[in-house]
Amino acid sequence: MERGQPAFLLAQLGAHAANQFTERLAVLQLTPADAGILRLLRVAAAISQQELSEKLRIHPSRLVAILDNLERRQLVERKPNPNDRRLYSLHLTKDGGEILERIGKVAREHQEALLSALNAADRKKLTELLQQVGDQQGLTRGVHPGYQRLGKTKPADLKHS
Amino acid sequence: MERGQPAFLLAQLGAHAANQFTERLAVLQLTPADAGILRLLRVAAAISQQELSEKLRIHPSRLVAILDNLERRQLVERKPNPNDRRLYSLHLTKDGGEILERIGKVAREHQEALLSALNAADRKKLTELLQQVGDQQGLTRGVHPGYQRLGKTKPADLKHS
DNA sequence: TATTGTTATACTCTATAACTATA
DNA sequence: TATAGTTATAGAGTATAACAATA
Repeated sequence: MERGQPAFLLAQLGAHAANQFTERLAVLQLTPADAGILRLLRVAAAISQQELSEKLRIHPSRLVAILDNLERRQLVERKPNPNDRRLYSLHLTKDGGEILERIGKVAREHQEALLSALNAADRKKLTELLQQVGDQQGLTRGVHPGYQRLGKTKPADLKHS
Repeated sequence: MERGQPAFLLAQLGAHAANQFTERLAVLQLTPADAGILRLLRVAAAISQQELSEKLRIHPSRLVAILDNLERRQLVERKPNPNDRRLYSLHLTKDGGEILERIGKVAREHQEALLSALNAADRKKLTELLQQVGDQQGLTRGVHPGYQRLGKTKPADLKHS
């Protein structure tokens, strides 16, 4: 919580980065969770909603509404799984692939704007340091903790009421 | 959104850091907003709720409940302002000062755990780089963007419903 | 009997706006 | 008439748990 402390700076800048990216994605009418799903479906096609929810740590019941929306916009398709009729087989559509490219462009612009204070060498160094910390902390690459919720705020009188 | 990209790493690690710190603070029955308020009152005593809400970008109506809670626990005191009876003059109590020290201890432990992958030189370098980026992005030191809300998700059909 | 996806419900959090007391 | 703080209300977002279909 102290100013100038790297842990606080990380939390502060991370929230800022997430906010900026969220705003840029809004131009495409997408949320970060939408983008995460589309990106995952490119490399892990045909997975079920259950598998998707586990990989991204999104609650299954929350996935339903998100996928309903993406399917209505024809970015994702729910195909039947012939082996097990309880499961869906999720696929990226042609439109989904195209919007994924636009997401990539938005992400690059976002990153450029975010790191404009640093030269190439410093960006490389920053990336290395962040990756070291992330690996040691056991973070799964490409999975944003914001997708999931924290394990409920236990202490009964923690909240203000 | 790409893996290994510094912008995504920042958002990912920042959310992780915030989550970890939130969990540690919960042991003291405090939220990050509580801690931010207590810290600010140490250096900016006697300010009004209005001023506090502006500095931390917390909505005034939200502040009421937070301060009610902190005052009930005798960590903060609302004193009358003799010059303008509409305003409160906010002060840290003795207990508030003491818990602030415990918050500092928690923050140091949190930071140590978070950055255990890095040696002293790398931590210094990381701090410098983050500070450069934060300054260029116009972030106010010590003010976490998570305290406030985003300017409402404009596009009507952005949300899933 | 267990599991996938869905729906219904309840809960938490927050902002909006109305209200009071002071200025 | 405007402002500080408060309260009441409503809205968004989410998890919990019950449900139907299938295994």
